[in-house]
Amino acid sequence: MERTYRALVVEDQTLMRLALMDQISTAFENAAVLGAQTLEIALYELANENFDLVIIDPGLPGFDPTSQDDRLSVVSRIIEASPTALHAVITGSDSTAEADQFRGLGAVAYLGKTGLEPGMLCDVLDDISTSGFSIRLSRVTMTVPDYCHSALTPREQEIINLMARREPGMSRIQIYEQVAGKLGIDRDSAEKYFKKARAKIMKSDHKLPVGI
Amino acid sequence: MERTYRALVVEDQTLMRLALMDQISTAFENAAVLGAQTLEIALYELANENFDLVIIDPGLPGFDPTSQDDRLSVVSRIIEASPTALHAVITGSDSTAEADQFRGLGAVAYLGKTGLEPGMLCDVLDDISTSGFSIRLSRVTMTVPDYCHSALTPREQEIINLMARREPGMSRIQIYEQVAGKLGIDRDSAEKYFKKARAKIMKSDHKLPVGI
DNA sequence: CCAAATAGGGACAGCCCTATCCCTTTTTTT
DNA sequence: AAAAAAAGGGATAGGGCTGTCCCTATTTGG
Repeated sequence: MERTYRALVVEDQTLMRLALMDQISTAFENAAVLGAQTLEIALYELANENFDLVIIDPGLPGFDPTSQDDRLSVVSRIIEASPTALHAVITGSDSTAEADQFRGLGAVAYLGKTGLEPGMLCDVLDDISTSGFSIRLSRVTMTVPDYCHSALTPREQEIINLMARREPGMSRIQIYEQVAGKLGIDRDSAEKYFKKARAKIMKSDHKLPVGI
Repeated sequence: MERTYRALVVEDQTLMRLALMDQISTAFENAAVLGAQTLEIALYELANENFDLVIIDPGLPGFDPTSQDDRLSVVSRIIEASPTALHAVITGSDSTAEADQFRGLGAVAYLGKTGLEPGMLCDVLDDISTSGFSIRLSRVTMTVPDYCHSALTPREQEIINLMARREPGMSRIQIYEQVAGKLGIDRDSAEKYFKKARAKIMKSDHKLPVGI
């Protein structure tokens, strides 16, 4: 068993905080992740434990979201309270200027919430260990809507969404091959999951999502 | 099989959009949920399908987040494109004044992202059918940090977090009883899951979260 | 027309999560 | 000291998800 990887997510929006915590806990074999909604709770935890990674949204309750001083103060207080950790700033309203400011405080990543997708954590950590800093400004990448249906298993969801985003002009078999490669399963299995998912949707809904 | 409940989530932050979609798809027996990152994608979907529920974050890419006209315009265009749907506005920076403005446009809910927790959707829909409007302004409720560990199953996670938030002064047995009631399982099972979870954490981490 | 691709299934084993019931030992409380 | 509470575990049945292999029609493309 590897050493426990310790992380703290400081973010006031509960759904986002839980999503980030889930990202971290699934990215590591053995991770313990704490979530703090306020600076007070964060500082309390930082005083009692050493963390490997701290993710910070500077727009916390009790601070003026339009005041750059407030944002900088939140991050700098957290960094001072955990000098050995890696610090990633995540924000809804990002700018290169602000990225530089936080980098000056010692942060190793600056991430815009828009376009920050599941699985991005590994890429960010790669950036950090390679170049010492990771910056991901908000950008719009979506061309096809996300789809999600109660009747589908996670695997089926995944394959439906991969299929919907396929590049046009490929045969189904080629796509199955490609999707199977991404997921580490057989082409047959990918084909099977896709057909099963489509059948479920047709049965309950009689209307398929775009791209299927 | 009940009729398929159709919902659309218009939100540019991917993790938040997926979290909201997941909330909806698990709240209904049979739901098909689409996610749109931009107004263009949203309007395209609204033109091709009728939705029961549309959730809108007015701070979309391509609009000025500080311009109240832009925010109102996003919501009003979506409402006009789906006159039969219920419309809920969700925002990171909420105010009662803005809530009134969106209500004037026809929205039936105004939700602040801070403090918007998993499972809140049912309460919001209850508010709407009871009083015609649901407003949930941002507020800080957290007293104990969230906790999440790779080694725990979802059930174990849930029970660990419920236990950490217990009211002081109750015996363990009473708390097991209460938690079991919330989850609809036996007291013995709740006790078992809790002990299993704690043992896993101790084995991998040798450090228990606050409140356990 | 023939071959490939596609649609739409069935069967099966393995695994993990769930939920319940059971047991022993130690600690705390009365 | 006796009773209650708590820690720590074993065994088991059921169910769903996963992944693989296999099957038959039907459609499409060369």
